[in-house]
Amino acid sequence: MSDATLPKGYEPADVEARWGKHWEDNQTFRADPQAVLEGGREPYSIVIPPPNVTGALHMGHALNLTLQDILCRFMRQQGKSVLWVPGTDHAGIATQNVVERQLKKEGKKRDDLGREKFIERVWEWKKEYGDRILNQIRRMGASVDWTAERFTLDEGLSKAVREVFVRLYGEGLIYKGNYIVNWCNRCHTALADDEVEHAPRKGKLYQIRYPLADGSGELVVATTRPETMLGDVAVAVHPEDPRYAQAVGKMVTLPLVGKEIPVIADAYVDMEFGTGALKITPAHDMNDWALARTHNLPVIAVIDDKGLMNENAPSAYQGLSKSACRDKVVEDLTALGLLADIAEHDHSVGECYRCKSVIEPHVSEQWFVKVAPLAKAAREAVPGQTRIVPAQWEKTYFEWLDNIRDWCISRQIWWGHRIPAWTCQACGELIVQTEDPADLKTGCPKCGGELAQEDDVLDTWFSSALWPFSTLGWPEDTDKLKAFYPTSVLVTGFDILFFWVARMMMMGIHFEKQVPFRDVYIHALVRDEQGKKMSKSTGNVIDPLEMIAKYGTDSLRFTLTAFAAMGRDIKLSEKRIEGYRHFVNKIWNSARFALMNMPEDGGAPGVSLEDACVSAPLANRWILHRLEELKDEVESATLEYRFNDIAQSLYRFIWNEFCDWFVEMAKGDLYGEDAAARDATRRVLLTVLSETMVLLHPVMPFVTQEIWSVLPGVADKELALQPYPERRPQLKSSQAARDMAFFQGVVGATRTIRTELTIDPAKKLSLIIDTADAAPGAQAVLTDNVHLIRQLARIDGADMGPGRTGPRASGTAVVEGSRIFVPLKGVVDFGAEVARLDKELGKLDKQLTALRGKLSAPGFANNAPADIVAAENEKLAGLEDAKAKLAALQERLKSALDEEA
RNA sequence: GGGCGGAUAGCUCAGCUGGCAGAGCAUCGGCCUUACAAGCCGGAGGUCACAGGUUCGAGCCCUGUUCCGCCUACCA
Repeated sequence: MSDATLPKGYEPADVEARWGKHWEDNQTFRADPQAVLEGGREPYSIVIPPPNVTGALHMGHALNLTLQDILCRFMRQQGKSVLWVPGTDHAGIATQNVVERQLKKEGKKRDDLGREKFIERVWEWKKEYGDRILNQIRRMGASVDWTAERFTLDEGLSKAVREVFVRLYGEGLIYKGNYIVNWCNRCHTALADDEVEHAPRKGKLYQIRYPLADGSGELVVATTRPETMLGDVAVAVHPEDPRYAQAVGKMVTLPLVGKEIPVIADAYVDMEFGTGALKITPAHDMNDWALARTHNLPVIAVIDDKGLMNENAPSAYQGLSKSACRDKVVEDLTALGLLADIAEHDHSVGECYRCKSVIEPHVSEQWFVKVAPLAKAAREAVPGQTRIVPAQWEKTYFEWLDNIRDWCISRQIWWGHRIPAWTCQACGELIVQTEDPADLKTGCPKCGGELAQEDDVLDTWFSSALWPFSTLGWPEDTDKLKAFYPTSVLVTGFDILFFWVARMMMMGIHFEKQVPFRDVYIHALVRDEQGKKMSKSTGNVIDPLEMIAKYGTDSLRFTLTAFAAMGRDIKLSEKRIEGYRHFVNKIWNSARFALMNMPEDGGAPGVSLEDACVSAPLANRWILHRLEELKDEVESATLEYRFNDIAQSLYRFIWNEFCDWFVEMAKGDLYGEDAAARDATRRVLLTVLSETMVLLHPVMPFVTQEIWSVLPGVADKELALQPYPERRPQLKSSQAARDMAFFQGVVGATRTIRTELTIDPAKKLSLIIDTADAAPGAQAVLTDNVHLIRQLARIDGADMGPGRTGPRASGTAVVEGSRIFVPLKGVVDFGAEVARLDKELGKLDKQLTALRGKLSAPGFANNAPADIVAAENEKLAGLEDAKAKLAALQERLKSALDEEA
């Protein structure tokens, strides 16, 4: 048995380090597929949303991990076989950027190293820094199975990626083509639609004159990007626009370029906007691209993939950057008198979600996934096979899937899964296969010629989309996959509902014929105190690691849990975390108290709970009753993802009930001479504390484990593997609840009188209670617990029974029909009591007025359910009784005052 | 433009299927009462955004309005 005392203050750093290591060394959370496949145990599995290897733990991760951990630890208690898969994602663009920056410091570029050397270099970086975020996950206390850890670029997952690519290609769901895509000049790669973020920017709207070639006038077009005019191929107007009806079909002369381009009509054009004439630049605008296709217009790119004007621009502009070219174009147009207007114009501009530079639509050869068929299945699976919680997100999910466009999956970078496609240098044959031809030592199957692999790699999200089954060993049919797929729930923020969740749904359904998860729980975003998104540039980031260092992991976890109400963002401030550290301290000290009051020999109390419950005192009956209710509350709240309710129920129970009332009431028995009573109360104290530790453990794993490990009579020190506390329905007692409420009312009323009349706390008062009108059993509650009333209300003498009356000069109150008297003569100037009673009477009046109004309202008695009517009438009677008694007591007091005067 | 969410105590937020408006923090008053001053006891503080409607009864359901967030979209 370990030393059954605890240090005075809780030291989170030491405790967390110790138990964290213990869990990992002992592989406490290692999942066992055989327990499911052969043992018949129910599986429960979660795959972690893999953070970027380049990432550092932020509050969003902290919340995400906390909620998943609560679920996993709770499900273990429920007897499930739990697998929580940790891992990271290779974050193609982000990681490549990091290493490129590193190279830059050495004065090198990636091209200086070449593809192979560069990738080696990234792996080196990954080896050195890639574990950072994983170690931070450890500090959160996450009960993941570290033996199951995966990385999107590791061998198994790479195999899965190739398998998926090849199969989709074979099914015609992946194709290659020349299309306009979102292009980031800085990252030098294509991006998917949803990797482009739109941000409002202040810009200008330029109006440019395009003279009609026949000299019959001009069209004025409006544009925010004048430099693109060099690539214009047409001007479009609305077919029903009378202003331009005669111009349709004519040619205009493109200024600065000098060539003639047609005026076309298309209903896409908004007559209201600008001049109603739209210049068409198919190579540099998504919409223009679409128009050009319907009208069979040529595509002329004038900007290259680095953002510089290319050889298709007039020589005067070639080689200029976009912005330099814009300046020159504006200057030249002005000189020619062709610039009709410049106006301020706010519009939204696409930015790269990784580097925030402006996205340039760019025509290039790319690979795409044809998503429509996949999206259809993903849509139909909700809510039948996969439930989105809270359900309000279903709409967002549907909306996106309904409007989805083909997914550009090729990226012009090096770090990632290289596309498994080879082109024959001799005959141009395209080969897509899982095996590397080089490994197979084969050439072109058609002509035997030399094969060259695609340079591009796949979008990181392509591999992330496979995460729920690739991490379980797919495409092999592993035991893990059999036991744990589909996963039980995916816990994530709504910000990657599209990027990731929808795509996992598509891939999971397509390749495993089953949805990847039963539930998707969408949690809040963590924001700062003002409700702003935390970001490094704003400087409003609260660093979870710093908070852990200062307040401990449990405080942080509890705070996040307490604020994780469904469907609402969390506004977090350091003060809240600090506040909940007080709660951790409270728990710690209540455990210290309990341990100080256990048998001296370090063993458990010598009485069973069953025996302790025989003729148990009020405090014991009541707290055991409440403990049973708590088990129900915590269980249902967890099963329904009501995380804030878990926190609230536990907080209230531990602090306001267990500590404030039970412990105080137990002291009498614990310190008393009656050995039987002492042992019984010790047993109850230990039972409640230890079961509470189990209930609290999923939220606060460290402090509960530390306390658990020193509790007397605990055979298994591994709290994480304890079953959920057994139910003892026979201990539920509404009578105990009622008795306790009465007891608390009496103590509370007495305390209020004392404090309100500013009576010295050290001054002992006497107490007289008239129980003539009390509920059955109330007298016994008082008689049996008079010693506790003395102690808690700081009372000296007590006289309680039907018909008792105190002196007129008493502080008075009415509790559930019983009259309370606190004699004040010689204690305090009791004039203040008259005023206090006025206030109390006022409160009663207010309630009475409202209640009488309700009861007398026409139709209430007839229409309301009988039990409600009865309850309301009973309430009215109680209030009327209290008011009458209190008013009479006040009169007595006044007469006493008059006599004195 | 479309969609979603929010408005409840000074602050941050709970309030499940309609039935006495709650908590934490802050605040005020009093306490070093032998687990805890990171604590204990007590008090004060609300026209539940606004206007209608349904109902015996609305913070909750319905309609409209205002003000805030957020997501999404191809008005150049």
